[in-house]
Amino acid sequence: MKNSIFRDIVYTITRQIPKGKVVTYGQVARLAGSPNAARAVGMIMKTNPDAPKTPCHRVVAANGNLTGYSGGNGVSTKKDMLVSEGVHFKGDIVDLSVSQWKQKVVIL
DNA sequence: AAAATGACGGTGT
DNA sequence: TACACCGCCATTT
Repeated sequence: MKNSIFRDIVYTITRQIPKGKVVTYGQVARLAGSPNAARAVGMIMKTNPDAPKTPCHRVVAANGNLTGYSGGNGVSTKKDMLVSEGVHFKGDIVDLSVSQWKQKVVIL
């Protein structure tokens, strides 16, 4: 495994997500410096070596739909975790209008 | 070094 | 509103 700056940034950002809030892959990608690297972010989450250290379950699709997650019962467990943290849901979709984490881009 | 993959996003139909 | 297609980026094989 190489130490890619991008990965480090993505993990760092993900780690900064407050409890009860969520961010979209695109948002993380944008914060990481590449607004169109949503896919890359997804893969990075999948390969995430800091599972318990990085709340990857707080990262959802742009429309609020839960995707991926390899653990427990998949998205079911992910949703359960988010609800447990106080994230608002609309059926199986996250209510981004209320629970999307707003964070400004921080340039190092 | 090149090609394939993927937990996305946006637009078109 | 639902489904399909293309484009994007970084990682992995």
